[in-house]
Amino acid sequence: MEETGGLVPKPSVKKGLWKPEEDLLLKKYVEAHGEGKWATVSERSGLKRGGKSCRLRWKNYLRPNIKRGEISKEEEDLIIRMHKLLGNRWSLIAGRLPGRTDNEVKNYWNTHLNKGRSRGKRKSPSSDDDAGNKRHRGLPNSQPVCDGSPEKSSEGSEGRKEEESHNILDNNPRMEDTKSLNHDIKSPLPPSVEDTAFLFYAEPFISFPDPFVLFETLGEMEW
DNA sequence: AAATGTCACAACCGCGACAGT
DNA sequence: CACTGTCGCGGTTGTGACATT
Repeated sequence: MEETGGLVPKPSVKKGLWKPEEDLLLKKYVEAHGEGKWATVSERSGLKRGGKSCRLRWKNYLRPNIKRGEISKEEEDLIIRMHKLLGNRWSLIAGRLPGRTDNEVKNYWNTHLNKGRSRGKRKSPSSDDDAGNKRHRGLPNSQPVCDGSPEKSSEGSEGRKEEESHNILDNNPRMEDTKSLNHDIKSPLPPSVEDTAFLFYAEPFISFPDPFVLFETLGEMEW
């Protein structure tokens, strides 16, 4: 709400695509001051961007450990499974995909997995090339590509809710089982898992108000 | 070769939740 | 307890590249 309402509206808040110089400024700012305090980024870094925009840019592109590029089959499977269980809780889903961001997961879902919906776009039935063979746009991989270290998406100081959900998984012994979800990504699926990877397709969407319930369920599921 | 259509991705917007005072 | 500011999420739109005609 900072740009839109709360604070004194900056007369000239820059919008649109980020330039490398801006990335650099933001990166330096975060390195110097740490994450957070997005509302003051523009003053202190010299960037003419709103805090929200800075936060998004950092979170989605500049942050270390961001993994960009093709989403693997395992990751895709996981996204689908998680979406079955969680619905459009992209941040939660992304939290289970080390290095992936909610925005990326969301975009991936909308463009690759949720065909037929978004913006009335549908693909010709023959173009099932989506997953792998989709036409190449020569991704502007000028974006910082991270090492992809499976560090737990480095959410460090981020989000209360997110933190909650991550910690549930990472710190709570009750959630031990669900860590196997990450295992899916970090290492190739064991054949037995791979064989059953699509069992969930038949399952109806279930909404879980309580993350504990959800992840206990995940833990009990046959992957 | 140009025009048009389609698609993927980046970024913005609005809203709700939470924390601090 | 109420108010205010900040943060984060999810939905949506804009932009640019590639494909097709």
